[in-house]
Amino acid sequence: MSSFDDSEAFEAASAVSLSAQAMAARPKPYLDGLNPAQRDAVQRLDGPVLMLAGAGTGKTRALTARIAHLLTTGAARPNEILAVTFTNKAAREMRGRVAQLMGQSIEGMPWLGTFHAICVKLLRRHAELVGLKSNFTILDTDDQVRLMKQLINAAGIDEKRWPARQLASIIDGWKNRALTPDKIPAADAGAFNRQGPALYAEYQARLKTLNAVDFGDLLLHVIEIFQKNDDLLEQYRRWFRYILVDEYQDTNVAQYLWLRLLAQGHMNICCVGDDDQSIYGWRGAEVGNILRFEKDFPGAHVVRLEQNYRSTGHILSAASGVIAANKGRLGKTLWTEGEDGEKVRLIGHWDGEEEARWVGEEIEAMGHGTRGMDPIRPDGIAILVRASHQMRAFEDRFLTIGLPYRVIGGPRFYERMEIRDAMAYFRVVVSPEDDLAFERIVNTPKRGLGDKAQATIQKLARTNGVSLVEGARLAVDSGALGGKGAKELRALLERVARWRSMMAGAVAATSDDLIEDMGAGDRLSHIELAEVILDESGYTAHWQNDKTPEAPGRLENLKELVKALESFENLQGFLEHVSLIMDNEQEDSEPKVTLMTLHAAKGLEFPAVFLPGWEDGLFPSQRSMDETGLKGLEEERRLAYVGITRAERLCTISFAGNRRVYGQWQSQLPSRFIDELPAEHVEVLTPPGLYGHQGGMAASASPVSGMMRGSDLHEQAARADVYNSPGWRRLQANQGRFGMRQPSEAKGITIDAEAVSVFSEGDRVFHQKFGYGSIISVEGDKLGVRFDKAGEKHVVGRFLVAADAAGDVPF
DNA sequence: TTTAGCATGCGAGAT
DNA sequence: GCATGCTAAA
Repeated sequence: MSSFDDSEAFEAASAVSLSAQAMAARPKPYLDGLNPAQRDAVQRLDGPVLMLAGAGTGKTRALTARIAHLLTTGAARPNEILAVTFTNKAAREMRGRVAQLMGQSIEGMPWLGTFHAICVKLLRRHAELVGLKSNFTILDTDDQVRLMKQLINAAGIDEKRWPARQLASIIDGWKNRALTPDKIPAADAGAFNRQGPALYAEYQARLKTLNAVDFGDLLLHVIEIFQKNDDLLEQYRRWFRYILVDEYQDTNVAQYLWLRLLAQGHMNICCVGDDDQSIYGWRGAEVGNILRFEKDFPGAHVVRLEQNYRSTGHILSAASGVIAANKGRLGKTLWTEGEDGEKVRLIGHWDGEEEARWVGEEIEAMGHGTRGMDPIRPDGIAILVRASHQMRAFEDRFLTIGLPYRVIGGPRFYERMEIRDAMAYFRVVVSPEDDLAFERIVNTPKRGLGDKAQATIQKLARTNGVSLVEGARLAVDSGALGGKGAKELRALLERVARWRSMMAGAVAATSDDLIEDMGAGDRLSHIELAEVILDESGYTAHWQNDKTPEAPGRLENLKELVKALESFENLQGFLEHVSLIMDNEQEDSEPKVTLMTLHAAKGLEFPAVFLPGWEDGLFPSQRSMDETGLKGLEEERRLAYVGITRAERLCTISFAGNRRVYGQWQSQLPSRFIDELPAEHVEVLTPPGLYGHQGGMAASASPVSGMMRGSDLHEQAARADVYNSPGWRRLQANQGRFGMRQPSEAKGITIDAEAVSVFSEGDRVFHQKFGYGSIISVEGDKLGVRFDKAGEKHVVGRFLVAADAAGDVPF
């Protein structure tokens, strides 16, 4: 059934056909300047190779040189190399750099792309083997959730208690683990009110009738095709002579299985990654995949890239010191030929605002060149936070002082409401059967077609077995809908039909005869058509009439969207592209400070990096530790490692003694990771004005002194009966607000965090939100509390404060 | 059908 | 502190 031969991908690249000897003799400029480890990783072509590439060790360089080597020596033609990345950005960069190395643009390399893009290509080709048509649509998260909402309601489940989002994430989790509905383990049977597995099965059935797939399916369907069609799999195995995988530490089970299926046989698979930078466990990534590589691929050759070209010695040593606390690493020692540079700087602040103010001042000072260093411009500086809400304090401050900044991450272009709405219009025009898109636009802008009218349409469509658009037509024609709604709906349907007829190309593809009937002059370019759709639908007007402050920006985005159409031939092509792609980075002239999350920073580098908010509970994140315990803590630690290693010359870590958390003031204690920073690579800064009035004791005033005298303090804290006194945490908390300068407290909390159960059954407690209550159960850090007013709740211990029997409260 | 007003919940986010 | 999502009123 395979369509190997008519495939563009398989034909494209036989361009050059020199003999192998001739190829081997060609010069290899891509080897120039590579260190021995890199050369090894580049030249060892056959058999499994694990390239363990530490931060800043020239991983991409080695990877692209390896591709160049495969091509230059004639080991493989461009279309015989399977090179997978996680992001489109990474794929683009790799493509560009290979082209650069080869001194020509790479014709072919059709199999360089993201897991998902490659799977789409494979699945379009073999869709019928899993009961799909090759023009299946790809649902994004939003569509997914909407579909699940319907299923949940249909099953009579209270959607309030069991939100569709949660089901979506459960099902995603299963798909990440390559679990089809029939393979859900007993341990997961209780998920989602015991209905998870059944709903999953229904969801899959529904997708099939919709001729749709979600992201997870892209992988799973291809795996299924491979597993059930030996000969086909065999053909692909032979075709993909060499496999390269970037960021292997981020692969999930499904991706691992997919790779293993393809690599079996020749085993020419080269995986590149860094176990110390595995920070996507919550997204299904399995560090285990990289840790197990040598077992999975016997005879694997492991190359360690350890020479770092990015950071100074102090920065590398500090990062190494932190990551060394993790267990079960493959182990690497980063080193540099460069200088030691500045030590990592550590500073504590009174609160988050103070921290932001100080960072702002530092950035301004860096612009002029401080500490005998060259000036660093704003675009050489990044602030990396654990959680995006931390950004607000910095944004506020930067706006106040007029410091230009940009935020990376946040709602992406194609996820914005207006863009999604506009694209739903396009989708309805392009594919009349796209019910999800129709649902989205039928009453946007408002047309007086609310829930009731939509239910009528749904019902008509379902009973007649037609799409929603058809159902709507029936509703209008049969008079099932009346009044204003019906009139508007009729007008909408007429417009959709007209837009469709104006669409160039698509008509020809479906039915040649119709072309005669239609004046070619009616057909517009897809760009003009898009404009017409947005105008005539009333969507543009909708935002023009909107008085909210976001409206102008949304109109801008719509213009941007139309502009983006220029690089595509038609709407279909554009929609296809968008369903797989997200980023829309627009570069501008002014140098700006970058504000982003630690996760978003992986792979990037900056001369100067600020790492604020190193406080226990925030970083490492309490939630992460509650959910996955040590595993979670280790992932947080890797995040710390990623953060520090982003810095080239200057790395500044900070924490605040007090922070507003969900609108409430909380005292914070320095992150345990601060204790793990090796003292000899750290310089402790004294915040201006904070300790001025406290004579003497400069050392104990320093926020970091705890880390140098850890054991003393440990004993001291233990003697102070930390573990048993229910009031101790409260005391710490209160003193923290006013006296975070005392190191014993800073250290105290670290110990305290291990002694999770400060409370025991029967204790009286106070919670900022729920008020007074008594502990009724203790389970690790999670406490069951019967609140006097708020009823029984499960809360995390740190949000509780001991109240003595009299009910006297500390605030 | 639309809207205003209160309850609820909160981490990172590619494809 | 803020965004989201539902109930109650217009």
